[in-house]
Amino acid sequence: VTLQDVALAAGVTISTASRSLNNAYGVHLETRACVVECARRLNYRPNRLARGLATGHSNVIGLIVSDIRNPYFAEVARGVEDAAYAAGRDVMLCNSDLKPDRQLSYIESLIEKRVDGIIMNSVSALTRNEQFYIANCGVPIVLLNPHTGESRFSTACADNEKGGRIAAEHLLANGHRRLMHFTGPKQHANLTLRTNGFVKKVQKFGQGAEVTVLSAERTSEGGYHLAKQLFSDRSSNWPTAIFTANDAMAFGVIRAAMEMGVSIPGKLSLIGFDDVELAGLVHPPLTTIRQPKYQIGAAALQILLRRVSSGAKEPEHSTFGVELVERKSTRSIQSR
Amino acid sequence: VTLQDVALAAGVTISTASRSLNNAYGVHLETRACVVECARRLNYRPNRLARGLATGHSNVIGLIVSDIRNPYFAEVARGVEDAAYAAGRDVMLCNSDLKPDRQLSYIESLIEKRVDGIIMNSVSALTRNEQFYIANCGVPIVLLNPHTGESRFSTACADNEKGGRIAAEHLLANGHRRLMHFTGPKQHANLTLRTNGFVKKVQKFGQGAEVTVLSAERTSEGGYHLAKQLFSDRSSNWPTAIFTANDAMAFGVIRAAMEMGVSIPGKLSLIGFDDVELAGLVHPPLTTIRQPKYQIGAAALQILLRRVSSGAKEPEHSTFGVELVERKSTRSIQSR
DNA sequence: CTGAAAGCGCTTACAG
DNA sequence: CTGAAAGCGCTTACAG
Repeated sequence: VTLQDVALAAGVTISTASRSLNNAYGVHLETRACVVECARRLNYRPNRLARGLATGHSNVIGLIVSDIRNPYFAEVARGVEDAAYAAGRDVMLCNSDLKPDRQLSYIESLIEKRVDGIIMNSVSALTRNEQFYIANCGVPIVLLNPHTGESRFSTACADNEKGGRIAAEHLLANGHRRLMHFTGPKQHANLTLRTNGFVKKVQKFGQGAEVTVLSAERTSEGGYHLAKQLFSDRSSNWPTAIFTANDAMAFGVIRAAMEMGVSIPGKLSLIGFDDVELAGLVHPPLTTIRQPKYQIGAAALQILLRRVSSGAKEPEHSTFGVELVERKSTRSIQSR
Repeated sequence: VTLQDVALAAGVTISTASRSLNNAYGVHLETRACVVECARRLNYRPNRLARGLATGHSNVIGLIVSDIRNPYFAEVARGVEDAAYAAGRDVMLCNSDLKPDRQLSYIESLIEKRVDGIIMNSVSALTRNEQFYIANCGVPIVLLNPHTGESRFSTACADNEKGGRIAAEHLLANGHRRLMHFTGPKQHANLTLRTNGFVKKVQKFGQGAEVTVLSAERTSEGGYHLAKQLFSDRSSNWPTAIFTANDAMAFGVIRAAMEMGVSIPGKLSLIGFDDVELAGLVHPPLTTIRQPKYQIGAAALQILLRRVSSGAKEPEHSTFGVELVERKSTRSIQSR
């Protein structure tokens, strides 16, 4: 059953049928009522493909994340989807594992589907040329992390640098002077800023505090390995506190500590970043820096919509506040 | 740049251009090579909306889950998406919170978008009529739980009943005779089967073991409240073991136990269901029943694809094995 | 306020 | 092996 059918049933032409259903101006109230009624009666379902072809856009947006199983992305995705639903848009989910070829292939595919825009966690795995290419492909793109270089991308993310600073402040205020920081691979802008904020703060206000930075995969496994290595080195003098670039890595540290009998926070304080749901459920409950994941997702979608309607001129950037969530994995070691 | 443009550039008509790009038979090798080359050179991107309109399908499938933030669904979604990617399909993500109106509205929207099929975690929140309606709406649907009644749905899920039995066996074998089971709201077929398997096994082989079943939200909060209530009742004689219908509820029990100073497994053994990633990270690491979430998602997609190509005749049903993952939250209380 | 018509960009019998 | 043509189901100026 097509528009044609309802037009026939209503005794009008397909043009006015279309106008009636789309609530356009310039159609008699009775006519419209009749058309609407006929559509309902015939259980008419407009073909969005046809509409999309005619109008030039599909009302769907693409969401490319590394892996939806990462609770951080799941939360962001929900924010995106709720906002999209409210705006009458659908979202196409893509998992890239941050692999360049998969990212590129998704972008091609989304463009072919004529999406209105794309939300994507990062483009840092792509070459400069590739970045340029997708930035100029015609559909607006908003990134979930800050981006230097190619400036046509919009961004929506937390104030990562401040998060790093807050973590440092918390640790320093509790008397810690031998600090360690576990971070992920180089190219993650979000993580890099956390590191920067943390390290700078320590160097500036740490009264001679020292901090060493180690990196691994930004997963529970990554944190586990780093911690395992650290704990098995009985000779060195351990840090009194570790700041991990995300909660997942902190979970890995906790597991390693459990296995090696290292008490947290007795022997070692630990602070994470993200505040995923399970941060409050592990043992000990994890002190961490909360970032508003859901809101970031929702905001990313709003930006996209604005970019679409405004004809995508200047990119837009949105930064979100972070806050310390103090639980049980850190403690004060003030001497007095 | 449209097909027309590449046809022009290649000096052929749009028909052969189309055929060349779609690898259809009956086009001269040189002609095709030329067309392909032109397409590449012009950076041609086919308009999938137009193609979809012409062919009648879109190559996208809809995935409707309660909430992607639930790690179980995230894992399933990844399975779906990987399989879809491999098959050249895209997936549209929808979060329903199991609300009937939201589910229905998504289904309408997906049908309007001419998806090839829909994967959906449950239809039990819908009325009989609504179920009938969507079962006969023309697009194949596969459910992520078993379904009685309307039989046109395909299904892909774990052997939940067996999972319940395994949990009972494990507990009984370890000497537990006073058992408790926390489950979710009534209409979840997956959970109900777990309960059935558990209870039946206990009654049949429990040598007089007793089991009480309590229900709440199937979330960490739900488990928390139930446990809190139980723990604060100092008068009654507690169970020696609890089986929760999923890991989330078990996490809630762990939190309550931590707060109230109840030792797990010292005072109380605990076994969950799902084996989500964090089951191994909480304290104590959770003994649970593993179900192959990723594979279930992938299988659901395969079923859908088969239903599409075969013209969606008979529904298809697929059940997946489960297994006990023994960690630290259960212990033997054999007297001898 | 309504209709006739062109067009969106593809696919696919049907001829040749 | 290739072309001319109809059709997929809508929208939207343009007339009236």
